[in-house]
Amino acid sequence: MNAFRSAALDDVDWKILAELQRDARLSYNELSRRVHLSAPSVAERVRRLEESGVITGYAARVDPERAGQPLLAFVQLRCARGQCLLRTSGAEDYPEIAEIHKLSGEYCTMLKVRSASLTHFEGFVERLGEHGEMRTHIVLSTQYDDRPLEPSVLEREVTDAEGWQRP
Amino acid sequence: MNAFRSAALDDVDWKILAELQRDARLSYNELSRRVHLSAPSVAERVRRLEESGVITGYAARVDPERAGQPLLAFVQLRCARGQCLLRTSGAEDYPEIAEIHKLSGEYCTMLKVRSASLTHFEGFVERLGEHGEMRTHIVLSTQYDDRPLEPSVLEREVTDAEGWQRP
DNA sequence: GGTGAAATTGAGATATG
DNA sequence: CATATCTCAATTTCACC
Repeated sequence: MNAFRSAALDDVDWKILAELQRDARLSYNELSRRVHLSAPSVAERVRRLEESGVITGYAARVDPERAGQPLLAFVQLRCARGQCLLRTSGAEDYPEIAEIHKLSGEYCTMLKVRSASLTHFEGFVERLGEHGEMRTHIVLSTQYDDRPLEPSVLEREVTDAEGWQRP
Repeated sequence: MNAFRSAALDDVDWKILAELQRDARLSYNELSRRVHLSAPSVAERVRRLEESGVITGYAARVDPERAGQPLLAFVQLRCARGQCLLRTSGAEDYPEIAEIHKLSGEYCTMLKVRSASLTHFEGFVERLGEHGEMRTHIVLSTQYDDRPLEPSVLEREVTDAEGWQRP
């Protein structure tokens, strides 16, 4: 897997990622201006980021509230003795489920769920309840959702250090 | 707020949203083919979706693993007597935090956190630990992350019913 | 909401420094 | 990797049905 990542991301790559995470429709011209590189160079870097799987695609962001699904909740599932039930019945039966994660710990599954109202959510919980014990947390408000990925602290220290050596 | 949403989304709108959530860079030509409408009509609908805030933007999707942050965890914070501490110190100090939600219940905050390794995560938890009691859930694997938003079950029933009346 | 045409814009390639 | 230029293609946008 690491053979695929020819090299770690440098600061220009991260700048490109930051820009494209904010606006996926930037032209190579505009991008090149913002990262202070030529258009062909940026295009080449973006191509590499796509091919190496760092950039997995480009998606429109939809506001769940404006789209009629203002209710957000986290649901922890405690699956009966090892049989995680969302493995049997696919998530396709539950369009309300936005995310599914397997956890360490007693409650083995974490779901992020969106629905149109408390009434809908109640129905969802009832349907899902057949799968095992659960614990629900209803979200009151959201400060950040899907914040753009940034270089980790360690990476920034490294590139900063490189920056000091260069000039 | 509802005055802004001139009307609810119909099935063509949802089809457009589905396509653009899968590929934000579709041209109006290609989009018009997929939703069986003319290009100017699609462009007009997209413009309305953008103006009404249903579409909030277009973003590149970045694979956190390939970008060097394979570790994902949920952290529940129990803030000391009503003072939610992420209100005082901004989330900018914690670039690892991908999401912040206020919850009902004892643990008043749910964080989604990405970091480079367990070592980094340990450091993050120590830094955050000053803010209050917490409960961490480390993610072992992820089946779905940020699944595209779909019309709610109720909406689909309604539009299906409309579909029956039309022919 | 559909059609068609004109004008703008951007992508891709190539050659060179 | 930067610059320059060229060509080709594609999309946007407008006016009109």
